[in-house]
Amino acid sequence: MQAQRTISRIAHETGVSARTIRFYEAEGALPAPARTASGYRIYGEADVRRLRLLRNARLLGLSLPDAAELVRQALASDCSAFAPELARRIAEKRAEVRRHITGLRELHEELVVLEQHVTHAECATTEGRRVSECDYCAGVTEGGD
Amino acid sequence: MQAQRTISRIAHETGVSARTIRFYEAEGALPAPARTASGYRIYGEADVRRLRLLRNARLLGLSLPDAAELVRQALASDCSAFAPELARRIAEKRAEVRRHITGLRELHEELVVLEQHVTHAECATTEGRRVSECDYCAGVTEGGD
DNA sequence: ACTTGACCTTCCAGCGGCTGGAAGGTTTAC
DNA sequence: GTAAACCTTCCAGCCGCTGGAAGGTCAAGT
Repeated sequence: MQAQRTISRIAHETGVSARTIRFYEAEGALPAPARTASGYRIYGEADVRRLRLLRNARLLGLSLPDAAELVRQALASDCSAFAPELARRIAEKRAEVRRHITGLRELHEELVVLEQHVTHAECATTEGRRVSECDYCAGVTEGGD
Repeated sequence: MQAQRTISRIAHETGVSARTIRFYEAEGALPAPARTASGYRIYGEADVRRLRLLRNARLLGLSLPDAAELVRQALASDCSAFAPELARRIAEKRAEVRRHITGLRELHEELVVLEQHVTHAECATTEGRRVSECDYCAGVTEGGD
């Protein structure tokens, strides 16, 4: 376990760009790390873990301040005390993700149909007509409410 | 067919806020509509159709300029001439949507497991330990690469 | 010892896509 | 005739980065 890592190394390890890590620090979402004599940021295992937590919270769709707060709580609370709040958030997020998936599935279906239409026969029947006048094209674009 | 509609009416019909419609117009993504003597914007059927197309292109994830360009092409080209480019975009978008869905499914799975963990028994085995020290919690947060 | 090139630092600016608020004119309903 | 609900413009700010400039540092090669 070699704890000493520069910003680009932790960036590579966590998949968060160095630039974004500095931004997170400036925003107070990450604590200021240790520095070398010459001012380079140096990170340890704990920082990696924290940054990964933060990144995942962001991927869950939390705003940066919310994500930072969650991480703070997560790292400060004991596991069981933290559970109810965390469970609530997870359940919420899960429902949201499910809705999102449903929406995307519908979109995907629409795209499949639209693609077939466009690449194959049906469009020929409307040859020479503008898309704005093609019932099919128009119909598809109106279904999105 | 009553073609005269104010901005809030077309907003309601298309699900795009009046504010956003004005923004689209200012950005050149929508043409300037007719005005009443007193300066109120008035919209017709064609504007509704165009705005719906634009909104859907945005929902597909295209940037506003790209979406506007697509709509412009769609309304200017005849259906068959437009097909190849459109088909390409649709296929691309479809692949992207599929990837997105897959990612969300994985996330959902992770959330289900995490939720069970947090709300039920296992966490008790780590009672009193910080989340940062709980192998399970930590493990889950590391899986997201 | 010197250079090269890849890193690191800070700072300020801008992006996309809205959204919010102020300050005022118009229309409609009672 | 007045109140509420519209409409107009304008400028400002939001979030989460991202880009670029200008300069310091470090490790390797010659």
